[in-house]
Amino acid sequence: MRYSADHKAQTHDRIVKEAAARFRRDGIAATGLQPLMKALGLTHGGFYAHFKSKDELVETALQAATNELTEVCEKAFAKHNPLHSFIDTYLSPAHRDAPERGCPLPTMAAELGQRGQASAVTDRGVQDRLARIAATLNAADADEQSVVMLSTLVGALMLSRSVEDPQLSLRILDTARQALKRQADEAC
Amino acid sequence: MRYSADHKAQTHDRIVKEAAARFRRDGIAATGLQPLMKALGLTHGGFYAHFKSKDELVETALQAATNELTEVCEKAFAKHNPLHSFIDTYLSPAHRDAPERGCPLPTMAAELGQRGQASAVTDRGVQDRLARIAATLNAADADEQSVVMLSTLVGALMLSRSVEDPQLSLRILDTARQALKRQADEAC
DNA sequence: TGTACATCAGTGAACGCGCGTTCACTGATGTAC
DNA sequence: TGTACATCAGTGAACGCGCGTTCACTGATGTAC
Repeated sequence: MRYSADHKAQTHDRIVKEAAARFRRDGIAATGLQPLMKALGLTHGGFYAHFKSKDELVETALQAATNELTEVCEKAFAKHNPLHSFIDTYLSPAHRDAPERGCPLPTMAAELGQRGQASAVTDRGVQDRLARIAATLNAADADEQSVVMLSTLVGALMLSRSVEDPQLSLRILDTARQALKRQADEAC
Repeated sequence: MRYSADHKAQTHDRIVKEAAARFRRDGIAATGLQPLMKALGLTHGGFYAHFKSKDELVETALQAATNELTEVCEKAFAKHNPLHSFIDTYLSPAHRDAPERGCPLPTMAAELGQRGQASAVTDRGVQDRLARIAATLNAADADEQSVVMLSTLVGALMLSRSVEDPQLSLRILDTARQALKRQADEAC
């Protein structure tokens, strides 16, 4: 049945949003198109009216997740102390516990590499994040420091998600958060 | 056909080693038991003479990969400047380009979490690494510094593997390596 | 020492299952006259 | 305004495929007598 005007664009968007969440929460390989479409109240056959293949959806969803993160970043960077806000947000238990709405790097990057699907989207995302951090640093070695900071952010989030012991997990988040904020203060 | 003496133990070991490599290189979900056994010159049916399930193999292979890393660590820590050696090894292009023989954290951790298979093996591995780094630091906040260092190591390796641009990838490795070595010097 | 039997690592066909993808079809809407 | 037709997002059955797992079987070795 034909739907009016922008109905298709809306469905397209719903698929991308749901996929972006599932890919981050469950992984790309473990996310089936059939369950995904069903969750949206659609049948799986209709998927190919929107995307050529699952790979194309992966690319689009990764871009969407990256954009989501950029929005969250911009919100944090609009605050009184931009870098502190960003660090607090990124290394919060809330971010740790909601991978489906969080940074796509710790959840999708490994699998993208293994699929041989490393894309320009990742490069742009990393570059954007680095540039944003470097811009707030008032130091000669801002570019270097931003690389170290982003590495620590991504690594600490990964580690805190990987360990079972809740105390250790929290200790990783807290320690990294404090160290990064100290580093940010020294550089400003 | 029955095989002599420790034949079974040897086969068991070969399966674990091959799995540990494939899980890290291709991912857990993308590693089939059939191709894995075939690569060892065996048929897939025989797998269950060695393991109850794929999950059990995952657990065993993760432990093996963690042990491998511990060995590499110990070799580095036996050198003149232990921490520098470890940092150089961990953030080398060689490690970046050989995930199948490298640290299991950046390659397997996300998938383990998504499978709900987070295990005590990961916790012990992280704790071991933290303790080893902290022990070489001569500082009051050695425990805190080791958390930050390990986070940066894991994060930088992940990032360097995720980006397509070889220059950016190398820049991430180099920058993180230098910063960590500087941090190590200040703390000793 | 020679023979009969038990063991069990490994074989290979078969199982049900969910995957990504294809395809003939439906039917409400938009368009043409 | 009313009618005939084209469009195309979404339907649902079907496709081949590889997955993890099961299972009756094989046959060289170790053990018992």
